[in-house]
Amino acid sequence: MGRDGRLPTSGFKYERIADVIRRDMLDNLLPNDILPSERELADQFGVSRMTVRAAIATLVSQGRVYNIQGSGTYVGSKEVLTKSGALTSFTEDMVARGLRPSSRVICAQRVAATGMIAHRLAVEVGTACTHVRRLRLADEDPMALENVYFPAEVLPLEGVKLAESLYDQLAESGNEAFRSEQEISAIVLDDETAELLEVPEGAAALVVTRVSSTKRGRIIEYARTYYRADRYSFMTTVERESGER
Amino acid sequence: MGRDGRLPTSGFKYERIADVIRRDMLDNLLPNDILPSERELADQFGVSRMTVRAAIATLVSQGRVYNIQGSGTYVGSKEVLTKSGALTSFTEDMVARGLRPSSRVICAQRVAATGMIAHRLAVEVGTACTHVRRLRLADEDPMALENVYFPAEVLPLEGVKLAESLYDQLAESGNEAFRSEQEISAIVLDDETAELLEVPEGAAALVVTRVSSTKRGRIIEYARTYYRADRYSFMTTVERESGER
DNA sequence: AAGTGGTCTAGACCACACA
DNA sequence: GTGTGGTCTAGACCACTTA
Repeated sequence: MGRDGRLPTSGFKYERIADVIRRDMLDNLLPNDILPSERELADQFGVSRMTVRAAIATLVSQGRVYNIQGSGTYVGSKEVLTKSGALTSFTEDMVARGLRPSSRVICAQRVAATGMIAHRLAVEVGTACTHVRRLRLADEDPMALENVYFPAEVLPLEGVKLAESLYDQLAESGNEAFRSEQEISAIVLDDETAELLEVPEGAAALVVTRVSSTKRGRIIEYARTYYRADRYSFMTTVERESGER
Repeated sequence: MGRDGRLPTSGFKYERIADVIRRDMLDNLLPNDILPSERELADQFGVSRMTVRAAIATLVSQGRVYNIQGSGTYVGSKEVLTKSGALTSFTEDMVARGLRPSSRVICAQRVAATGMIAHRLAVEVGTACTHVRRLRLADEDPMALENVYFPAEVLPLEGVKLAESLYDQLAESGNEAFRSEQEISAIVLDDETAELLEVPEGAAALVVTRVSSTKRGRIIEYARTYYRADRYSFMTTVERESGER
């Protein structure tokens, strides 16, 4: 009867089943090949159909398979597996590209929130905030100029280790970033910023304005970052609204 | 007992329940307020708990509520509801902003796929493709210069209504766009493009390179579009990988 | 007509939060 | 300890695709 259906020894059943399907089936099939039906899989693994459906749901959300009602479950195309829009930090980004990230702190101070910053952080004007301005480098090359603001209540200036990941430090203080809203635009760099980024005057840059919040919806960060357009671009994956099929 | 739990008369139960929760509960609660427990809701609506969970799952995916295991389901923050990363067309975008979109066709021709285009469309070099170059306008102002390529097999040049939505025409031919991978970068516009977009020479633009595919993973479009940076920006929402909490 | 995924039920046990 | 969301079961019916 082919696959024996033995499962790894940790996690929930549906996770282990998703792992087995990924390792033992998807690797041996081509895109658009059909998978066994949910009822067959339930039999093979000795679980209920709802559990198989939970396993398949995780694979669908990863773009590894897709469903067609009344027809079956099929292997997704390989191209899709280019990491969709997961929240990543500059540090993670660079490591993933095989570069060594670092920071050069330009200034770090306690400030009172002005109109724009207070608005974005959803705090009262005048609220104490921490402001950090850093040049982000990859293998010693400047890649981005970052301006980060967060409420001092979330992380006071005195508590910040400036050279290390701010996200990690926010998480340690119980404010783990869960979701970011980003606005991406483009500008021509002013001379001062161009010099910091070591690009010619008049060069283009990506401007990313980001507001990050915890799972509970608490806003923990407002950042405006200028990325060298010659070295950096953003990948995003968008999908059709849940709609019909 | 307050809410009576009457349901609208169409769609699946869990959709109707999600609608009722959205209209009758979320509108009357503040962010981080707690919702009734799943078991209570199941009683109120006279359905099983799994059905309530399906309803809540849709609200979670829309960012309207969030769960904390062992604690409860809570109202999400309002800020999040700024439309996450749903696939939208230029036309939809402009309509959503209250602008009247239009197109000016610059050229439309049948071409043989060269290396780059063949690679992005995942077809053989030399495959017949349709190439459309259009200036996209909003209320008569140029907003973007669009270069779209797709296999002639998907939509031949003769079949294209150039002034109308290409997405709609692709959908009509059975190739509905389901997912797009986009790369967003920035450049300084060359003089010719700047003139078309009616911006000064040396102005910055967003460059969006997009590959769209159907649910089945068939690539139906490769597009490279230059957006005026002074009029256009991209909003994206990113979330932490599914992980623990 | 047969088979598929989509929805739904009425239970159950678990891990976790919180008082 | 009580209540919560998370998982899981063993069925059922429906809407849809496919032949």
